[in-house]
Amino acid sequence: MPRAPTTTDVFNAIAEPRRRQIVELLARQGALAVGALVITMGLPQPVVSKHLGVLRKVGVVAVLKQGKQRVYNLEAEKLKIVHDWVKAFEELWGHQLDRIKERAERRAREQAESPTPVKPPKGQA
Amino acid sequence: MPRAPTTTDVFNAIAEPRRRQIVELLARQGALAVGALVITMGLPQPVVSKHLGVLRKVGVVAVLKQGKQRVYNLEAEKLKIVHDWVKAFEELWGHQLDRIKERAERRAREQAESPTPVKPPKGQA
DNA sequence: TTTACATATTCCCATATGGGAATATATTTA
DNA sequence: TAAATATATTCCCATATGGGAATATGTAAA
Repeated sequence: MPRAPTTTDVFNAIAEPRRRQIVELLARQGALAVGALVITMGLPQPVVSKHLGVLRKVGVVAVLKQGKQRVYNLEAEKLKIVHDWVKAFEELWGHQLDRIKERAERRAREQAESPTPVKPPKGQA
Repeated sequence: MPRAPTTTDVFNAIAEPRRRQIVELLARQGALAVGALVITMGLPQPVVSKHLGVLRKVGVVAVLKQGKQRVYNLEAEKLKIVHDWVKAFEELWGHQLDRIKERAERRAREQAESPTPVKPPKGQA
């Protein structure tokens, strides 16, 4: 199987700097028409539209027809997945001590529950 | 300009499901040798090594030579950027009411300050 | 040094991108 | 209906991917 289609996943959608910028703009300025984004970003309209398309497909933005304009607004909840995912590692860059402690606890817990599916590297654990 | 090299950016690094899985595994199980990851993930070794390569290049993981093994461990701080970025939108998926209110205020404010670079849709604002 | 093991690298391929240019598709307005 | 305006879509291209297969590299054991 070749590469996984990137346009299916929120993580991929926000992997593109321009798309992240769009998200930022919509978050800060509220709903915006394509034209506004085009001006602000200084990119050719088709390019902007295409990025919007990706974000739309993933659900990070939603469109609203308003006359001949298409007003896009952010669907922030869709970003929650990313937030939650990264947040899970928050502790790991927090206080060194807490971190070590938590890790130990967690490891112990899991060790107890299910014998890790991985053969631990023989020699030195 | 064609596509931007994906392997240069943390956002891109974690855009790949397998790579996210690696991060999860390292976070949960602590440092792991390539072999362990290979077994756990059920992927051919070269594939795993390549993903590790990407994560390494971006700094999300670090290697440690241990005999003939290469033990990888997570450099969680590198994920902080992502965390911070998404966290900025946290309020937007919080309380519905607050959100709407905030947005409205914000919009009003900006509308007043600078007449949006976009010609506002004449008819129904 | 030869052999075995662990991992990285290289080459190849099908596909997916991002952007440019041109064009199609609404939707108003004249 | 014929402009004009705002956006989306299509085609093309150079490049970047992810994975498969084979091979190189490094390191320990015989």
